[in-house]
Amino acid sequence: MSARGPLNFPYITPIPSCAFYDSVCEIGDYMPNHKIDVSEILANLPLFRQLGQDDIALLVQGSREIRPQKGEFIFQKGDPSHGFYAVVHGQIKLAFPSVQGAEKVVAIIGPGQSFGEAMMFMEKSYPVFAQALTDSLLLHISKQALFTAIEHDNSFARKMLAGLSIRLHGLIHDVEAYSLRSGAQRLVGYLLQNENGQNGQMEFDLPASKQIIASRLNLTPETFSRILHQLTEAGLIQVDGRRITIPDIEALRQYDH
Amino acid sequence: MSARGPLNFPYITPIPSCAFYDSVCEIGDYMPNHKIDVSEILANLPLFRQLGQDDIALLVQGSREIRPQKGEFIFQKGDPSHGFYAVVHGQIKLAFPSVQGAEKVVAIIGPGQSFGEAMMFMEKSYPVFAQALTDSLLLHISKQALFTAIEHDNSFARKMLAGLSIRLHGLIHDVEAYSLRSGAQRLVGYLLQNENGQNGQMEFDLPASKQIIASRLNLTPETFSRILHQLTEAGLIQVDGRRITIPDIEALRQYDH
DNA sequence: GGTTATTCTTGACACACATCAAGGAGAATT
DNA sequence: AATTCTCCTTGATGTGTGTCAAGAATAACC
Repeated sequence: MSARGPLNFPYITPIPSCAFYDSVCEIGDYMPNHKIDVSEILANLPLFRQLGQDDIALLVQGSREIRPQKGEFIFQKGDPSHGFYAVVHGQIKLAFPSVQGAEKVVAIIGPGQSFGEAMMFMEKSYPVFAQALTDSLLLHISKQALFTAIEHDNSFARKMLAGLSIRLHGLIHDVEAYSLRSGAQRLVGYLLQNENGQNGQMEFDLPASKQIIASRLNLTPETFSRILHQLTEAGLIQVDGRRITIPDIEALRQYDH
Repeated sequence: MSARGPLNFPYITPIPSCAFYDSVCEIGDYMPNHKIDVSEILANLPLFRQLGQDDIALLVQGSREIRPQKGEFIFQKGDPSHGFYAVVHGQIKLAFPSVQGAEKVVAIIGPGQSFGEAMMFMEKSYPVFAQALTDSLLLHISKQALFTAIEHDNSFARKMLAGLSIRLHGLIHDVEAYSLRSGAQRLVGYLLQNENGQNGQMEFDLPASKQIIASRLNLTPETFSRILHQLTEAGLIQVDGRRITIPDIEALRQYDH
């Protein structure tokens, strides 16, 4: 799903910087109505990478572009599913609505990732809503197109099974984290998820605003801020806006409180 | 997955009373070494109900019986996956290990349900352990047998996709419950999940010990007991051992605290 | 460049739930 | 029937994290 090492919290692209999608992004920005190469984009999605040309063509036929602006809703909780979505560029959050504006972010979807597949195989409606965190470009692939693709290529079904399994695994990890880990432990786990294998130190930007990350980790912005402060005081991290510096990865990993 | 109405917390069979499996259960009890009809059992699993005779035969070849005693472990967290398990009779719990005997129950699997499918499609090892809550009879179906069945019948792949989607949905529901519902609300939601559509009152037994249910709902046994007491005092439920009586379903549903 | 929104931080306080500890209630065993 | 488990309940107390409220910092906008 990602070349960035083990993702403890899947669905998050901490550093959305895939060269391919960045270039597409510019095309989208400068020529909003330019006919982008949908088939090339689809063929490069992790989910479709092993598909043949003809299957891709089928999917292209069943797909349409969606260009939500920042804050725009893709679908609401309870909406019926007619297909699934792939993020070409931008960022989408999936979340539960809650009382008075409060909400619980389940996932942050970045370029090259997709969402909404699982609901196609059920009669149920979306359990979450999807909202653009930034101006974005999505592809919507219709249920029908995908189902015919599955029938044509049964190795593709296995690919989809693998994809859903990874999500399931990620959700199980979340349940574990929420159940038997403290807020600080969840945050540390989240920070270390970006680990590139590089020893010693690392440095990166948070992929979204701190309140969004906080919600993703099941924390209030206040608690999130305080934990960040504690870790900074302990010398385990440095924070500059969204930029996080970890001087000693191993030391942070040892942190258990 | 179940004919018992909408399952908010899937993986749980509150009243394991399927006539077919009960009869098998007796066979198992009286003739522990009797050659049970594996193909009939497999063919009646929700997951395999639409499979042809030949595909069932393939699965039977790749399956073996497992008879864990109460407390016995089926697999440990970290074990590699070689297939998946179907519960013929008995009860299996999936849980995360935790410090000093404490553990977090993720699911309680009853007759006719299966577990461990998702891990077959990934390279990862089990994120939870599986332990028998009672003496049980399981079928283990090998990865290879299942994969050939998928290749033979591509409608079967869709069936599996649907199965995994339901699990995913269930986990999302759990995440929602843990994130933005109080303990009492989770418990009420759990009790109402057994709702048979019957109006007014209902009555049923908890499917496992209270401490297991408590863990499933992310509560300590103490808190679980206290909430049960509160609900009883409020006249919303009656408790007699594992037997729960709900005099007014609608009243309980209204409960929000 | 200054003004207005957002976003983030920090403090004081409240509360849900966990923890620790001890006592009951059954069921199983002797 | 008595004993030993295991499971459950109840009380006293602690604490992690949320809530409310008010600044500070940053970004967005005119």
